[in-house]
Amino acid sequence: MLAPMRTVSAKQQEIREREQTILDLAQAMLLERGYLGLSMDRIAEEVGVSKGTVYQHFVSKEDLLAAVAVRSANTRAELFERAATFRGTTRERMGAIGAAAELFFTLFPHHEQAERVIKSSSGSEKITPERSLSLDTCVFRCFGTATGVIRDAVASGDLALRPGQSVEQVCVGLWNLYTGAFLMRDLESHLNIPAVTDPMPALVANSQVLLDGFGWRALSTEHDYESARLRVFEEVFPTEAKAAGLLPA
Amino acid sequence: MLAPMRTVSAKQQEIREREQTILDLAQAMLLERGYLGLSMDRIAEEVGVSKGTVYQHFVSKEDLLAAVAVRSANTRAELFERAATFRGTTRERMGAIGAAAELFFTLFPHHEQAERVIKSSSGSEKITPERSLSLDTCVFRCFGTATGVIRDAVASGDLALRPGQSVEQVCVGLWNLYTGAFLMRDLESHLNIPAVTDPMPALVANSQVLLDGFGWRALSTEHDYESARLRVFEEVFPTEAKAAGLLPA
DNA sequence: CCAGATTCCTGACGGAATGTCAATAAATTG
DNA sequence: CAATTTATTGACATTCCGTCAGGAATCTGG
Repeated sequence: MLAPMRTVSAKQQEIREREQTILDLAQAMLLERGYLGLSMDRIAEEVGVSKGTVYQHFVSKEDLLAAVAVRSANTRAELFERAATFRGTTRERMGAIGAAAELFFTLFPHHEQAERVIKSSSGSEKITPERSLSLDTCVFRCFGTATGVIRDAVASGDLALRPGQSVEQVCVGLWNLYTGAFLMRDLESHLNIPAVTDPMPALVANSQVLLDGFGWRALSTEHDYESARLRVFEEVFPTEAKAAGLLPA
Repeated sequence: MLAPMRTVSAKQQEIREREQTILDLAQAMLLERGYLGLSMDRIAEEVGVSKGTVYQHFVSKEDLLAAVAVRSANTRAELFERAATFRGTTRERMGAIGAAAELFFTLFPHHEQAERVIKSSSGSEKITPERSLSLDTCVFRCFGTATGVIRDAVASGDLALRPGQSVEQVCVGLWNLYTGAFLMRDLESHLNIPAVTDPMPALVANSQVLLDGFGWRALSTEHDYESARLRVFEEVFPTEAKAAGLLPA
């Protein structure tokens, strides 16, 4: 009874572990050599299996990339959800989500590139539908947690939206600010402009400016959000922040 | 004397025109079928020349893509520079640059994708250095015009930067907001969230909110920037705005 | 108008990568 | 332990990028 069960698990676990190994490798190759440098043959070789076996895990190169993206996207959603539990004012909780986004983009620099390749048209149709759905679900979860905090702010009176403004607009504004900044980091960091070469400080500052523009209390002129940000790293993401170099080890 | 000259020009002009034809085709194929769907063989076939001839214009597929991007990037810089000449307050002129960005992203939806592919590492080294430089120069020109307007605002007192803030930070903030929004349009527009499906209204609103956050006078609560935006389309970009569907034909 | 020089064009070819599949090996089950 | 199901292999078809030797077209000086 036990022996065959164990044997079953043994094989199945070997397969599951190999899948993670492949994902790790693909992630590293993507980051190092880009989409074109990611070769299915090389992955098979380095993992020590034949190409056919790799294709039993993932139906195409794009599908493998999507699987890499799904793994990090899940982590992002978890980071966001943990951030939203930060005990503080609504605006501090929003800042915590910003800190989570910072962490994510620092710890998983490959993710943006993976997502860009996947969604670049004519790649999507070669991806398992479930994986495609998983990716969307992760984004939904992130949007959901963020809009939840924004809704709390509206309910508590910290944030008074003007006519025509919506929680979605606030959420999309922050989202765009962040993704834009990390796109810049990936594409234009060689330009010799201080705020471009190192976009993180400007990003943190600009997100505060945006929230000030919405009139989300307490305004950044009335409160020290920089120390709140550090507290988030210390209290909610101690290990992650150290791994990202945002806190001293 | 005249005949040979004319023949020379005839040949050279044919070559120049062919280059534009190739660029047009590559641009269309990129937009329609994505990077993978852009095939050098198909381009050669559709233009009616051999592949070797295409490779005499562009040293690689990435180089061709870069040439496509250079052409649109130049147009963007010109749009920005024209926008900066708008007669109005400093903040209206900044809004004019935003309107130019809107136009650009509407009229050249391929550009972002081209730039993303090019800059995705391991592609850059297969591009002619001059073309690479041209691309950077265009971005510099855009940053330069934008920061120029911001500097004017500081000089005139419309914008009072707080300690630690810089004109570059303001510029990068707007830049990120816009590129983030257009990245979202390209990657996530299928998500069923209103502000995501149609990101333009939220983008225009959020850029005003950001400038309000910086305290750039006159604040959007004190002035009708929506009609200023329409005036920019009418007075500075009449033909372009009609082509983009942002003004009635 | 012509011959020699130069520039331009061609398409077959090498090389590399993706994805398939029939044959083979391993694992599971009764 | 035999039968069946599942997993693995690696050669193969296909596609695409980029090259290059040979040939066509164009230019130039007389």
